Amino acid sequence: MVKNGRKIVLESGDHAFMQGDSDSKVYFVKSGLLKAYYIRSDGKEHIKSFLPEGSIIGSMVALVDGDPCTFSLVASEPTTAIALPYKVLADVAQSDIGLANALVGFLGTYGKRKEQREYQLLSLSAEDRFALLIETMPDIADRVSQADLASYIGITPQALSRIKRRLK
Amino acid sequence: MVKNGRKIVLESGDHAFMQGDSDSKVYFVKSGLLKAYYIRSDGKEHIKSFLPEGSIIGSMVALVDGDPCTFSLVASEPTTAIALPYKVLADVAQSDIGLANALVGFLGTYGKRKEQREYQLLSLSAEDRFALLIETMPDIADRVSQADLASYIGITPQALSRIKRRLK
DNA sequence: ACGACAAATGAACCTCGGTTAATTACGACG
DNA sequence: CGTCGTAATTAACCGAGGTTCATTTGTCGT
Repeated sequence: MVKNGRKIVLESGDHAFMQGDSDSKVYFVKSGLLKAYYIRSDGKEHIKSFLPEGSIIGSMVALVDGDPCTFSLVASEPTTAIALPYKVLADVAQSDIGLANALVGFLGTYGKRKEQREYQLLSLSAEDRFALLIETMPDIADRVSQADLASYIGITPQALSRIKRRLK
Repeated sequence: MVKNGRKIVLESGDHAFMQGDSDSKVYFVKSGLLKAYYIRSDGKEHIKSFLPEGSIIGSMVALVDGDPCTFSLVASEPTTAIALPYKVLADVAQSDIGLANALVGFLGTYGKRKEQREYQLLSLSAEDRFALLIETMPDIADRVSQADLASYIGITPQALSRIKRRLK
């Protein structure tokens, strides 16, 4: 199935798609690192997730309703990925029960991830969220800037600097 | 399909399932109001979502991995709902392509909701989140306690009281 | 090796929400 | 009608993180 997808090669800074695009796809990250982020109305940027090799990513609203994407996807390192239009997936799933169930697995995993993130944002301090990120993605601190780390955690780079100092 | 489910009648305070249960189900709320919440390790309670008539709810992790539920579901008003074991859903979906695609729709909607909540938690102040809640569920303030409202927003009842005063 | 620009740190000040505790409002019920 | 229990409000104090701006540390490109 994945072999029907198109191979994508991105340099650092290249976008897979932009917030507002409607031709969104599912991306299977083969190597490198993608960053999913959105721009708020006040112009500030927020990082939704880091997507290292092995990740699968796509915009929910695009899959469910065909709405334009709510976030952008950009390469943070030279990256290769397989891109598969949602429409193809959904159409084929209408007749392919194996794929339909694979989709269920994908969506379930996605929901699970977001459920965990919701918990983190509601219950954990910025310091705890930072510790958790380092624990689950030990190499991430060396692969992205402090500003990106802070943005993912939901604080400013200055606050992250303070936290690092607190942890000595 | 839903007609295969079992009808559930709950009084205020009755639980549909508890955090840690493994026999979780999907619930279709027919009337009344359910509250999804979890208990943190420090004993504090956090409200994940309010589920008025028409809502569908279930635990992601239970569906995907068969793991125990990560949250509890309790009636906040006398409530009737249809309960459908996940296992039944998942099993039938293996051979029923229509159901499999319905599941895709359900999970997609769920993911979309969580995506929006993530955005709210990352980008909005407590005051904005309160305003948004009132906007999307105008009657909720009259149906649940101030403490529950505050818990959903992610603040203390005192802070919510302050916010209400600020809004005059 | 040098300068240039971005990234990271640091400091000073402010705001929001948490904590604790006291006070008030509003039941249900004898 | 008064009382007990719960919910909601208010106040005083504190700490985490935001904002702004200055300073240091990198890291490149030539």
